[in-house]
Amino acid sequence: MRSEDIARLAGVSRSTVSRVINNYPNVPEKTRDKVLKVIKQYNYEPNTWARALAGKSNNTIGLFVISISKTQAPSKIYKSTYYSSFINAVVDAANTSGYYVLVHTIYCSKDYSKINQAFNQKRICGGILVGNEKNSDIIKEITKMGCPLGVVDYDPDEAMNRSNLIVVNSMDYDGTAKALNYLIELGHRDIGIITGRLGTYSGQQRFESYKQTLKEHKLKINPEFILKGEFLKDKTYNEVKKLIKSKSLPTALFACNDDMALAAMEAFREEGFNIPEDISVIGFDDIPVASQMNPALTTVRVPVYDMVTEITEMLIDGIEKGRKKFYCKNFDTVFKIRDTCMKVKE
Amino acid sequence: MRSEDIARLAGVSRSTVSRVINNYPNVPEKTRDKVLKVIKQYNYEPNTWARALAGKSNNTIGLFVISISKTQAPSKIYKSTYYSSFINAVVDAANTSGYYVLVHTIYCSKDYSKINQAFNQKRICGGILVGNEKNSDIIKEITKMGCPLGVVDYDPDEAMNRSNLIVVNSMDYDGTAKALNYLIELGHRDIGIITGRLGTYSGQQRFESYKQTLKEHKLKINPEFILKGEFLKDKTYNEVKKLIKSKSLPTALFACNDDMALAAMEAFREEGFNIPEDISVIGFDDIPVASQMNPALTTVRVPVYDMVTEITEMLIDGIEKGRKKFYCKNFDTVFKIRDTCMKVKE
DNA sequence: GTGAAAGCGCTAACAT
DNA sequence: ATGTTAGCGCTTTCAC
Repeated sequence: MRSEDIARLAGVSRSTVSRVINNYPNVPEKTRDKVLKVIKQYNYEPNTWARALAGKSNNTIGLFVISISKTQAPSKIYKSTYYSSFINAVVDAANTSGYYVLVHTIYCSKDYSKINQAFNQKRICGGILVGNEKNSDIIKEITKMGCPLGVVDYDPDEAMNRSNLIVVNSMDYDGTAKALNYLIELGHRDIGIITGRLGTYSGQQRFESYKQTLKEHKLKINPEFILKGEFLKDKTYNEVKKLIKSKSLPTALFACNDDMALAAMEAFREEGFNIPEDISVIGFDDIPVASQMNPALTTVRVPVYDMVTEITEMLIDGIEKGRKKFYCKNFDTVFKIRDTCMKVKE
Repeated sequence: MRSEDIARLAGVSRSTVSRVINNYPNVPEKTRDKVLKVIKQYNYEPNTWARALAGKSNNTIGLFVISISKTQAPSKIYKSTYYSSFINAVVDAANTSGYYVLVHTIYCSKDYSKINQAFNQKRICGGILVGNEKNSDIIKEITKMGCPLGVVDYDPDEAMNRSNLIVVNSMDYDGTAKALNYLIELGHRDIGIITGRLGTYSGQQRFESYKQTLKEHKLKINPEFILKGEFLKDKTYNEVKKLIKSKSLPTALFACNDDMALAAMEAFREEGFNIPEDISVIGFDDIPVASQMNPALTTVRVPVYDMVTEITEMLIDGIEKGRKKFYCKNFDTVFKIRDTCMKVKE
């Protein structure tokens, strides 16, 4: 079934059918109804490829989920609870605006080319990146080509007012400080950290804030208490096991995401530690399961769904309006006190 | 940059460029290299729409995640841990075969039309459904149109050897029986169930197996111990709270998925119950967090990743080979004994 | 082995 | 208000 068939059946020309489909004003009610009736009757849908080729938007955006680890085998994104709400939010927001979402996974530097490809093949008219590494040039490259891009978690200084770029961040520096101040109030002096991927903006911000906040409180930073978790469960599990075997332990551990906090708690439990009695733990993100576990995880809530909805809507709106201006928005975090922290024992 | 530009730069015609791109044999090594060099140099990618319009496949499949609840507000899929690995597996398997994945969410019956649309608009050349409800006619409709479809969790009897259809199931009846037999061996006589969506094949199988297994062991089924969870956390949480307020409790509870098991445990904990001392709980699926929680969840492992990889590969292979024959595969479950069950107290 | 030309299904500028 | 026509960028048949 093609527009020509509809035209014949409705007794009009293809142009008129096209006008009806695209809601052009200069077609009388009567003709419109006649055409719409036939379209409906035959369940006709215009061929997206042909429309796109003839100059229409294809109403498709690409979602690129980046999960690169230098030390681990490709870590499938489903192992990360964070990405799940991410994909969902993008799809929902896009669908609401009549857009489609092409999802890609990026597991190594070479995979970055998928982004260029999707744009060059004209599959998508906009893209959203999550998990981007600082040192990749991809954002510069894509935006220079004039392709609209939304990035979650990206250094505003690097973004440099670049056109075609939309950035959305959570206020991680502040969120981390809230968490650490809480631990310090509870009397903790030996506070460890499980860092995320330091190549990401959030990973770096959370680490910076950790160092700065401890410094402000004149607390020493013990290099042995800095574990590299890369936002990954497996990596964290191993690092924590190593820590436990070492000579001294912190009284509290700040994990740069909930997945790592969970992995750490699992490792501690296996070695006979009780949480929070033996060690306090704080996470970051507030993934759905954080409030359900036992003990419920004290964490810093990041409004992922809101952030992603915002970026998706802004991206699509920008595409439709041809707006190219740089846009950046920061979302506040909420510190959620639950059951994994305790006053330090004297 | 279009194929014509490449042609000019390489000093050949568009036809030859096309031949090179599509790996046609009748072009000499020398010409091929010349053209490839220019393509590489300019980072040229053929326009997907134009190729598709000219008769090539667009290498895109649709993934339709269905999550319909009769009683709840649209329950975002990210709240369900199950779907996360699902999307990931489809994307990975598809990408490996050079395919793209368009993700859709379906929250109400009306949304089913998205599937027809995606096919009719020629956006996709195959589709994968998860979470399908028995009573929808969508599978019949789509396959009749000649569109290749993969469905996870679908009654083989309803599938009826339909062509263009691929079905992949886990052996839920058997898995449920394993779990219940274990509880019965532990001495449990009053075993409750939190059912899933009964409109799904898995939801129904798990419930059937529950009824049948108890019957075989001559255990009575207490209607008060049958909670309707619809695979949803919120629903389950409320139902369990209601159960706790009622006069009698089972000694064990079999939840038809892990999400519901978690929600149930949370509800019990809030009311002062200890697990497994006060009540035993078993889940289904073995989501990543199941082994990490405290106590670690005893559950029935479903090889989601393998199932989904299989269906994606079969679908794509079928599309490429033009194979239309019905295909169905069942995956075995593994019963994972962990820490949420205990011998019943005398 | 290679090029010319038709055609995929649609939109949009132009003509009426 | 509606129809005619020329592309959009590619593949593919046909001719050389």
